[in-house]
Amino acid sequence: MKSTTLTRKQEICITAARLFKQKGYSAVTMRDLAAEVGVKAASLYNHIASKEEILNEVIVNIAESFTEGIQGIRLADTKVAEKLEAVIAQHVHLTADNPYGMASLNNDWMHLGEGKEKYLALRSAYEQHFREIIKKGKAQNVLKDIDEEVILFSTLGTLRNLYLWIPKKADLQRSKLIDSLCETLLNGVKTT
Amino acid sequence: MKSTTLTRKQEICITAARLFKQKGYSAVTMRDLAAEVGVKAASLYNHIASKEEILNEVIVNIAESFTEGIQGIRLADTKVAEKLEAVIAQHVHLTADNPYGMASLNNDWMHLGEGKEKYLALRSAYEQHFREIIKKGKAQNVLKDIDEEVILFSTLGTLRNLYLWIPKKADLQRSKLIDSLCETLLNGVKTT
DNA sequence: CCTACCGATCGGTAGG
DNA sequence: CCTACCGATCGGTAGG
Repeated sequence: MKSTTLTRKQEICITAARLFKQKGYSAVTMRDLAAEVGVKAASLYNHIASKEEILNEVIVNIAESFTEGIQGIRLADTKVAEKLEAVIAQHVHLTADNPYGMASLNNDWMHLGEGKEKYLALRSAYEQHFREIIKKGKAQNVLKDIDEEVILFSTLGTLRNLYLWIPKKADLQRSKLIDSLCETLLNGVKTT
Repeated sequence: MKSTTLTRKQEICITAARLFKQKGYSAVTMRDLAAEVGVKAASLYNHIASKEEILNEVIVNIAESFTEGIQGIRLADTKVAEKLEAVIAQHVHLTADNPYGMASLNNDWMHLGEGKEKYLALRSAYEQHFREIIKKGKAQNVLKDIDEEVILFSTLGTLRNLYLWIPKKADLQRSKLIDSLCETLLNGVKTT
């Protein structure tokens, strides 16, 4: 395993993720993908077993990163406010590192085959960790008494859409974006 | 035009929108759709010209509602804070009325043919109206001095994801949801 | 990595 | 509304 050279399989998966973001998994053909990689369609099958395997590679690794990350944040010996900021920062970093994969994660997971259950379990676990952080925040009076599901899905809604506009704001620095998002999501946009 | 009876074309488009949300436009075949409607695939073509026309019907009407709505909100003789609340309320109402169509609007617009330019124009106009409201809010010191694009896309991110969880919270009353979202998006989730 | 090819299925049409 | 059908293209395999 070299660190600076991509294997052919990795190259295929990265190229595929970019195409999946543009047109969605179902509309991307193996011939589209092959042309983009620079080989014939049949040659792809020397590196991957099926189209579905590519989707699995693209989605499951990211999903694992998210779930492992938030678990660490939840269990860490930090204040709730810091945990919330860490969750936001994690989303920015993972999304900026792989905006194409995030598109598949959000929109194409239903086309997973065997891997679908694993993905759904990871997503449930992620949401549950997030919910526990929110519950703790409400119990400590750090968070307002707003419906926990509204807080969860409102915040997640913003974070899950980052993949759509992070690529458009290439000039935006991560740390500045994280600060702005923390302020917006945690303290709101209105003056007090 | 009867108001209580759906035309066959409307029935086809509504059924299609539901399937598009489940699997995405590209993965839904005309035979899937026909089976759900209860006819043979060839019979669909007595009511619609093509698969693409169905997508156009599903997406463009909603996009027009959003853009016309926010234009009215922007031009109304109301305070900025009320305008922001009205934008949130509009999203809740339009999404609750048609959660399936919202999925296509968000995820399948790239498969529009002729209608794509119109859709993109409507979306740009929508975002521009929203931006102007935000600018006004910042000028009047109603909104904090946060990057305007962050406010825009953070708020829109949450609102554009409503279609995913409104159907799961059938018990949630619209007015209560609107109140919670206004509080969360405008004033934040943290106690002060 | 390629050429050649396969069965299945796609969106859509002809004709009644 | 149906049966019958079409050319194109799909994901994938055989064999070198």
